Amino acid sequence: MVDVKFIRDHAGEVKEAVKNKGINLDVDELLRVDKERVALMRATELFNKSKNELNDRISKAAGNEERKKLIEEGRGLREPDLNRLEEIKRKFDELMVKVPTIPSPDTPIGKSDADNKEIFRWGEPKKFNFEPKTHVELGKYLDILDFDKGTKVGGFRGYYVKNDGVLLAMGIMMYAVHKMVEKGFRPMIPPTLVKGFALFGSGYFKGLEYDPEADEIYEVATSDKELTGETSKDKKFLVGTAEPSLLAYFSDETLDIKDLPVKVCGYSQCYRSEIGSYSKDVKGLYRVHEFMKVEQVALAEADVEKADKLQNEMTGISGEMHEELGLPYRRLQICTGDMSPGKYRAFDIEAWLPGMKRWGETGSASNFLDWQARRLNAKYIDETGEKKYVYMLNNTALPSPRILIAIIENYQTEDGSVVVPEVLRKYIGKEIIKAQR
RNA sequence: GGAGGCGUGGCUGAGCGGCCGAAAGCAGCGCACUGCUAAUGCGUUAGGGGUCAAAAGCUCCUCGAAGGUUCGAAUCCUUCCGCCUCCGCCA
Repeated sequence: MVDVKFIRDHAGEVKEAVKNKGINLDVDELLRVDKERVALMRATELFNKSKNELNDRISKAAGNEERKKLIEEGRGLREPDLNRLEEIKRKFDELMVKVPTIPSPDTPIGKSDADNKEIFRWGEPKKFNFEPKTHVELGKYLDILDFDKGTKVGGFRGYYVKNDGVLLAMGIMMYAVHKMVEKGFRPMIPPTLVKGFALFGSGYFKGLEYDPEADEIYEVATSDKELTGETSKDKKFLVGTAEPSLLAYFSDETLDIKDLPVKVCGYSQCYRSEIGSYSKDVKGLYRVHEFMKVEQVALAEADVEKADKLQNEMTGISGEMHEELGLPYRRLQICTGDMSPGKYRAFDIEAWLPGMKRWGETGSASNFLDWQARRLNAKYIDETGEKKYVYMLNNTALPSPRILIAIIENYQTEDGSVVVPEVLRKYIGKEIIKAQR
């Protein structure tokens, strides 16, 4: 959410951002609706005022006679058209949720992910003196991944991780949690089944409400009554990342500037409906409906420079982990067209996947400024006692399946075994994963 | 699953149709005073929005949430959400 006042005063900049981010929004219409909204609100306030004054006179009326007369007068009062106000407020909200954060000055202008800019590279795609296999082939050979059974039981994009694969996957998670703690992030295991406000607040609903056709989120019925619509109980959803759960933890809170930045990391299962990606990456572990991930999140004071620094620190941690795991990677700065509306500045990290012969996204770092905090009502008090919205940042620490791919494919040997990266050995208890038999 | 209770300002807690955005206590802040980290007295302190260049002022909304009754709702009614206690059931 962006401050209306800012939109009124900076319509030009907002329009520019709308254009560059490719958002379908008519800013002028928003401004018109805003005007009508304010006018209607004031009319209602005026009515309420006179009603309040009348009620006040009734309570102070001298005698029954006069009281009766005044009550009659009260009966005659006609409410202004509240339906129109509700309607216009709704319209206003619908337009407001689309208003983007103005992207940072260093964000490349572009239309799609093709316009993202590589800004850093560590290591080079590994050369093999044999034809490297994909994780799908290796997973099957080593009996650590089973997609056939996964699909049988879990449906499309289902998978089983088995045997040493489990130790490897959980080792990756433990390694990431340990790393984050070492970097001063408080670990959490947040809920993955959450109410809508957490997802709306972090920007995971494209509109005002959950839209199963557009939002990459699973809605869950938690009781029969909800299935039949007999209750108005809050809908529940499965999160696609720990980010919304971690951020919503701070919703309606007012922090002290002394406690900023707040740094937390969350381990969670992640669920993605992958709506709109039906035909993409249909094989293997690359794009799946559920996986484990460690996510980093930070709440910072409303200072762009400090937030930029914090974001760099967070992306640095991801980089450090890729390096310690020995995974060649590159960092991309995300362009305006590939950036979601709320983001101010975003980077992806991509690891080289030798079997798939491609770079694969293994992390995404975003700075939303106060866009999420406004939706979640998360504030802090600064030194002068003024209340401000916090800035919110998030970044992947490590996602299990894609890092699993990267490790399996990068560390494969000619005989199909997988060497365990040094830093993970203590979790797996062995140096090499070999075929059993 | 059954029975009962409760949700009020930073916290505790009173209020149960108009005098209540709300007693009192605690905590916070300010001032005064006492020769010593503290005590006492007085004052002050909820949030959000509109108007305004801004402040003051004026004003609207908010007592878990949404509806309803009424000239008028923290207070009455309905539904929902959450918490607590007891019983049952399952670990």
